[in-house]
Amino acid sequence: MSLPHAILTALLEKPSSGLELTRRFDRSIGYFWSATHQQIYRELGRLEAEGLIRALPAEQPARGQKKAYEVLPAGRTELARWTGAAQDPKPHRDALLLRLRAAAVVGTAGLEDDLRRHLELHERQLAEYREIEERDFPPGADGPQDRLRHLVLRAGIDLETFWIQWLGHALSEFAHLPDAGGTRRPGEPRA
Amino acid sequence: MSLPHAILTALLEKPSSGLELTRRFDRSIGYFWSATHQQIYRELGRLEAEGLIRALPAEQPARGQKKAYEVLPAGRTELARWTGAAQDPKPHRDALLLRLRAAAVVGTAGLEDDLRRHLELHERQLAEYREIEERDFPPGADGPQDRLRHLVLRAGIDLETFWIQWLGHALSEFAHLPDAGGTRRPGEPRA
DNA sequence: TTTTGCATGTAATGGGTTACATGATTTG
DNA sequence: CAAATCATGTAACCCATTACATGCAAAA
Repeated sequence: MSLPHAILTALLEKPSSGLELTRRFDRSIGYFWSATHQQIYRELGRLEAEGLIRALPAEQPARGQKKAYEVLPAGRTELARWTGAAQDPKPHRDALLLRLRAAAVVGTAGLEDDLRRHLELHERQLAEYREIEERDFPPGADGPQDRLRHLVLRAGIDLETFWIQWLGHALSEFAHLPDAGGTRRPGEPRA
Repeated sequence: MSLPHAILTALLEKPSSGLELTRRFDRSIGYFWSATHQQIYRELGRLEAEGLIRALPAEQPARGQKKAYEVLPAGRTELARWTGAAQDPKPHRDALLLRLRAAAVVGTAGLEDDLRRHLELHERQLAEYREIEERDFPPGADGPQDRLRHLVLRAGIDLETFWIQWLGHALSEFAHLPDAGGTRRPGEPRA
């Protein structure tokens, strides 16, 4: 139940319309909390109904017109409450690790190519993060807000670095693996 | 859509009943693909209906009686197909990073305690992984299956290590942070 | 024989995903 | 003006989560 709070954070950083929010989720917030435009519109409606945000008084709120929202005091209070409240980490879900475990039973056919593809994706993501770091966190800026935001970006950078290392390690293991050999059950024919 | 494949993998490793599967998910597979017993029972029903698994011919399949399942050839084929098929990584969702970003806007009150709590949880998890590593992967065993499974466990260990490092870094930043200072908006009173 | 724990489920709710719908604005 | 694009939505489906229900077995 964090999407509403992600939206509140984004709106506090800058009042926006639904599509602007969607863009910003694609660019920055979505790196650790993704959302589609449908989720965002639905959630904006709820947050407005609960009195946590309001539509900025604009020209004519017709369909197809931009409608920007801003956070009300009640919304800021709720976000502060949520931020400071104790929350248990959600259990992970990683399909790639699952597939590796499955490969130990049914064989590794096809997996290596996808590992390589994932490696490329993570390298691309890491490059993107590094660009953001250079652009948004030059050596000078180190106010408290900057430090917190930099910390978040650092987590992203280090996570991508971890995956790149791990995938490299995994691929080198694959290179030494007998041809799907260990995946036979004892007594099963060799192909 | 990986739960059915997680179950197929578990059943190939060892035919089991619903509750046995639930236990094994809690202990080992759940470390990277969690599932509740309700999910598992529902999925067992579907997999059986699709002809990928079957209930082992047991005594009387009455309610409250154990019912063990085994994987049929079609199930093994489907698991091998899925394991080798290209799949895009799902976008991450990390509430803790989201809260840090929110804290940059509404203040850090309460967050530090929860970071410490998370640090403890990750340290406990890491210790558990290390025990498993010592028990299940002694220096001798290095068949292909062992290597693949060890690789998966290594990912878990390194991920926990990463979070412990990052949380330590974050907490040291908090120590240097002015008292929720950077979280004021310009012009707002200092509290 | 009531209670506790084991084992398998059902039902309700809510979030996430995908596909589609509709009005407005820009561009060829 | 026709087509593409922008912007805001609706609807349906699936999965996950939570709470509850039922039957059986062993222990107190």
